[in-house]
Amino acid sequence: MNIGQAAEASGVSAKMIRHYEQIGLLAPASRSDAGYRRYGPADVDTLRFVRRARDLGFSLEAIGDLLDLWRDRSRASGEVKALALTHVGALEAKIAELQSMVRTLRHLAEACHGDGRPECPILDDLAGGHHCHG
Amino acid sequence: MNIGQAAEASGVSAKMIRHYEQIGLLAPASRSDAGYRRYGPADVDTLRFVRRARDLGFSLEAIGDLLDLWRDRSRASGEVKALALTHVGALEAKIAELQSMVRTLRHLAEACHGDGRPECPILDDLAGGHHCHG
DNA sequence: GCTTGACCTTCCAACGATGGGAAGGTGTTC
DNA sequence: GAACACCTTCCCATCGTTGGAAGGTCAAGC
Repeated sequence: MNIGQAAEASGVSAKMIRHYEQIGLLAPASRSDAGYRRYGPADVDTLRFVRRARDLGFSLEAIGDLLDLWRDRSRASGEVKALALTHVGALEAKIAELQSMVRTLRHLAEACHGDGRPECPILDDLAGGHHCHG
Repeated sequence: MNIGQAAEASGVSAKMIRHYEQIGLLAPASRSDAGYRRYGPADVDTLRFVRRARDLGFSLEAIGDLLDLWRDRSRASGEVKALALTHVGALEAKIAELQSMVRTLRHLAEACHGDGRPECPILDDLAGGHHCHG
């Protein structure tokens, strides 16, 4: 299996597969005589693992840790859970941050006529208004 | 006022002030004989505007548009409001994405013993489980 | 054989926003 | 005249991903 098929089968682009190998997230793939990377079903499984972890928002560094735990059959599930919950905490912090922005913006937008007139509480706030953070 | 004072007064780092000037977000500052950038109160106001818009998650490109609207006294507030609400939409899409990750991860973490045993539904899911997105 | 087209290789650069740091000039104070 | 804080420009790093260039390989068709 060449990198193109592996990319197709895993949902990870060929570009990214090479990149992951280059940064050490993945072990170097074996090569054909011509220098083409070759992949087997187990490699595709690993790539899918990475893909799914990325979909869940894990950093590549965290994915490295997850891969290590995955391959370590004597791992403690508590380690995995801790890693996951730490990530959940980071996600929730980010969510709270974005929600705060949304609240402020919605508040400002509600106060804005939104017509042809120039008066605009949104700009007034950005220009140094009372900074209402509802 | 040198760039350091302007940074201090506006909350935008000197690094970023130079960068904003370089990418054209800000007009080039006037210079002293020695080549130092010089800023006045109006410049600090602009910098504060940029800072506040960044805090609300606007991209630098959007901030450029906001600055144009701010300086255009004949603007229609509807344009500003539309820009803000478009941004709110993007923020909410991002929030929904992150919340989906959190839901999945919390679901998986709940199913995980989180003790010394190796069995781990989190890893099982990443490895190609049933992908429950409760 | 020879060409075409799809695939692979490596390397370099970009995005968006920010920070770090080097190497060198400036300005004020002791 | 030395110390120190500030300024300048420049390049590099982050993070994850994508794009492209320049070149090698392989299987097909003629």
